[in-house]
Amino acid sequence: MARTQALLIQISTGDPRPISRQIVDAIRMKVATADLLPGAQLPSVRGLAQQLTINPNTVAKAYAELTAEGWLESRQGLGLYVATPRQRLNDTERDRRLDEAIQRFVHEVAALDYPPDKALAKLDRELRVLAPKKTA
Amino acid sequence: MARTQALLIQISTGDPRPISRQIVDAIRMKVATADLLPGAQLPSVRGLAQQLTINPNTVAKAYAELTAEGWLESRQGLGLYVATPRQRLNDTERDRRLDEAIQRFVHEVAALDYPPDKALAKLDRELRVLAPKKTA
DNA sequence: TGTACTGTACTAGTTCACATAGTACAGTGT
DNA sequence: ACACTGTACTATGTGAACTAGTACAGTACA
Repeated sequence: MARTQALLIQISTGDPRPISRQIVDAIRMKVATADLLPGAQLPSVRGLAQQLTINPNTVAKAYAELTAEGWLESRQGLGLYVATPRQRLNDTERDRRLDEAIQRFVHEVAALDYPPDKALAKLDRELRVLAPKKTA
Repeated sequence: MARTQALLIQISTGDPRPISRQIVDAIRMKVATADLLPGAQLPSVRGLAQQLTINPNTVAKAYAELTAEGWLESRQGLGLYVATPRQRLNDTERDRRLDEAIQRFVHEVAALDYPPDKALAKLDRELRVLAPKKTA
């Protein structure tokens, strides 16, 4: 009955991202790629904290962020579940955020002096992991 | 005789990036887009600091980073100049860094639930600013 | 009803990156 | 000699991120 699975999240201290950010990214990615389906239950705050040997507050913070973004929904006293897809941001805000991400990426390609066309081709390949969700 | 121009860098406190990072990005972008040509002299550490009303150490840090990356070169007692293009990183390191940037971007597209094909098209447009340098 | 789970909300303390402030020193051109 | 350049220190303040501990309300089950 949609029991909580191990979730297999990898936390790395070498990663420059804060731990809570790593959790947010990992879970959001699993939802976006349909690796976690709507209705699936997530590990409890304390359970995941113990599994990753980090502080429960850090997990709670990550979960709170994902809930605020609309990826998860909380049922008081029960747990957290993957929410059913819906519009999570208005279009102008979404476009603004994407523009920022694009600027960051362009900066990094410039910093590496990497051939833009090759960078684009490589990104195209990686971006396909998000496609299945759209075609389904 | 290649005198230091105003440089027109915008520093914003609203920008989440550290000030030194904003400077690095801005100057590197001007070099990558051939807005600043090899041999051009940059504003002095103290001069730019005064122009931006920030601490000279912050400018020095940004310049040091750009020098370490090979974008600028320092002539002791004279000033800093845009370096002539050359290989700045070995290929494996460069690929690794690009992969990281790509992962970040994919994460952000996923976070926004943005149509991957449209994101790619938009990025393609923005990436063209780096092209002129290659065709020249 | 009692117990053991859930999420959530605080406060407090530590660590670390970032920016500022001030000073000092060496190289260059007039 | 003087006025510029970059560079290298130390010290200080601030804020974000994380950890630690505690507390409280909702849910399920015996």
